[in-house]
Amino acid sequence: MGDPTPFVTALDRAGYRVTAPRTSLAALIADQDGHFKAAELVAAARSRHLEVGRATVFRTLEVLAGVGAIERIDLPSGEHAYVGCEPVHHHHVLCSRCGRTSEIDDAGLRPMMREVTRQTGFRVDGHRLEVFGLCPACLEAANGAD
Amino acid sequence: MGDPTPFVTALDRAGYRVTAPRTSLAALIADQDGHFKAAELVAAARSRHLEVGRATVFRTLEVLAGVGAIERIDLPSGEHAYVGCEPVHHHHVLCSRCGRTSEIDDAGLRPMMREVTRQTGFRVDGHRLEVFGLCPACLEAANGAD
DNA sequence: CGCGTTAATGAGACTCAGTCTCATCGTGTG
DNA sequence: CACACGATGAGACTGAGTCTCATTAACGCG
Repeated sequence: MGDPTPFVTALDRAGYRVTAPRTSLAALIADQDGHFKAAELVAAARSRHLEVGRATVFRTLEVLAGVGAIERIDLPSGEHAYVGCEPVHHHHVLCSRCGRTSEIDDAGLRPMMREVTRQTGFRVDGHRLEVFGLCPACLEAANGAD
Repeated sequence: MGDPTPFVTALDRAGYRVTAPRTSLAALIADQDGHFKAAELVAAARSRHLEVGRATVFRTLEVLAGVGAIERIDLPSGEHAYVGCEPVHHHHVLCSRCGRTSEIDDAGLRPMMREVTRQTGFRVDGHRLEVFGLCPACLEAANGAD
């Protein structure tokens, strides 16, 4: 499964204390395959008999998002979720069937932002792009099923 | 102020009944300058002594989003908001200071989606792009203040 | 290695958005 | 004009996320 070390190191390097609950959560997150919701982490923690309070889960997610070790995304349904990721600017493609994610860079977006400025006069400070679709595996599965 | 007619017509044409609460809400939405949150509409309705239940506000927003007369967006803070808009595919630039919005087309995005497919093998079904920044007016105000 | 500072924790109360139910109302149709 | 059925409102309900506060334990320092 995934390696929890990067999450722990990210916390440590940012001056946060490395505690048992945070280590447990890092391991749980590393095991997640695609995106995950806060509630799922809470459930996962409980099912493994890791004593981690609900408040701590939310706090840890917030901290991890702060150091860029995970990113908060919005599902089309309006729900909030998170994905573990590298702390450089990029975006995600989300499989709407299995939830797996893939990272993409924003190379093509920069010129678009310039175009936005030209068209609207806005000074662009940030953006959020989320792409939804079917991953290769699910695509194949769907073709077989249809 | 804005014209509520397009919202009402959109409902009518989609086969929804044109009722007093829906007409009131259409007028309120038409008066919104930028994006607005469901809670704000509820408050606005109450402050104008329009008798519109909370449930009805949510239901009407859902219906209007369904016919494409408004669009649901996600603020960077994770809150949900809506913007009135034309029922064609496009995106919004949001002023993070005054909340005003501007529409942009997704011309530059199509090639990017193709690039995503090439890089990841995903079949792209949809995407969501939101751009945040400062509108020309706020930009000028900020320059004066700084 | 043990101490003290202070950040982190957990339990649970709390808030707030959004959903659901169900009895009643009123729009649009025949 | 009357009827059928979609829409409404009140308020109960749910579930995510936040806050408080007393307790615990990480880690820098001597």
